[in-house]
Amino acid sequence: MTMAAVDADRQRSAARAQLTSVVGVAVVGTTASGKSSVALAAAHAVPALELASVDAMQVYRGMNIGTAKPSAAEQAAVRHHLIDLVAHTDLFTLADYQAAMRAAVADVADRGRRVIAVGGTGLYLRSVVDGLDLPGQWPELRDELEGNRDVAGLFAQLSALDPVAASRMEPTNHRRIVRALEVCLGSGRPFSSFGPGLDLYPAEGVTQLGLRWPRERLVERIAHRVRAMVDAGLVDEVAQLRQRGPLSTTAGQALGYPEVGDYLDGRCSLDEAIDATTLHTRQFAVRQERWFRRDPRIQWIDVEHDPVEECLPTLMRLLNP
RNA sequence: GGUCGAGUAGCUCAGUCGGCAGAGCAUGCGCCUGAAAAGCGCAGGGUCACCGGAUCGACGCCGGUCUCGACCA
Repeated sequence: MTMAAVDADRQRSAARAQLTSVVGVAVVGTTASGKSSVALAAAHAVPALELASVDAMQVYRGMNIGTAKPSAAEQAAVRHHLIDLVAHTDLFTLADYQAAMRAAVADVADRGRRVIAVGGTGLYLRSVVDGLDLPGQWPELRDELEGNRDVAGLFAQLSALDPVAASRMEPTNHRRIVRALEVCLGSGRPFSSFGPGLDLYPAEGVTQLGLRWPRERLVERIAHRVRAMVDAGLVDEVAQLRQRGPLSTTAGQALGYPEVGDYLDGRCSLDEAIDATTLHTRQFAVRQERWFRRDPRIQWIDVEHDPVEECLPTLMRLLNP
């Protein structure tokens, strides 16, 4: 091992030690699982405890109802991090989140406090919890590769440059192949050299608590939540956002926003927009379940009625061992 | 009441000359390190409305019944 590598290793373990001492617990689960209310209840009950959102969409200012962002009152009562970081017209990506979360953790540590991380964006959480070493970006290369629709040809090229990376993805996944090639060609290093992949789960790290519902109950909760969002003014929120500028590529993927946009543009009825949002949210929740259940480190609680009642005692115990 | 059309997977629909029942979506499962609320793959699922007939063989042809739709009265 080179001296630089030893230094990097030492830095990594120091960062990890700070992370695990500051982030008491990460609360995970699907959308509409009730994880936020459980974390908020814990923050009220434990002194010097703050919350850190692990959510790809709550980072956008003005996107409040559709992202189920904590209310102003909740944010006034308990300090929340990683919310309202950028405008809805801005791009925001994994690396931005990782940097912002690290800064938040350092800030919380400086003030001698702790946070609970709460959220459902699995990759964002892992980028922090497992200290993923994210390769850089080479936008001009990516644009060029993206223009090439010959997916089989791109996959062949990746297989030649980085067989390990190629073996980790489907030969038809254009976006992942383009990204891997962008990194190989841009950095001059194999994409796979940046990490062992997502299939390894280091045992040491942040304690993770997961909320899990029976599928039928989750489906009901999602349908109910989407209707509640519309009742709370989601249509107005989308209309006002669009007046202040188009949603960025990343912000525009927030569930409910394109669907309501279609309604505002007269392409569908409000009921159709609601149905589409409900369906897409349900499919997203299932993808979240599939992501989180791979992680053997998560301690699961099967919720049946009241998330706070059923999960708070366990969360308190994990916070104060 | 009459004429015509339709009835095939949870839904919308293909199905050539009579020869092993198909697609998209949905559902289930899996994959994915800078779009992740994104992207990709695999799988399960059928009394071809029902009853009878001709045929080696029927989703398909013949006869009848039921349901839905349109038109006529």
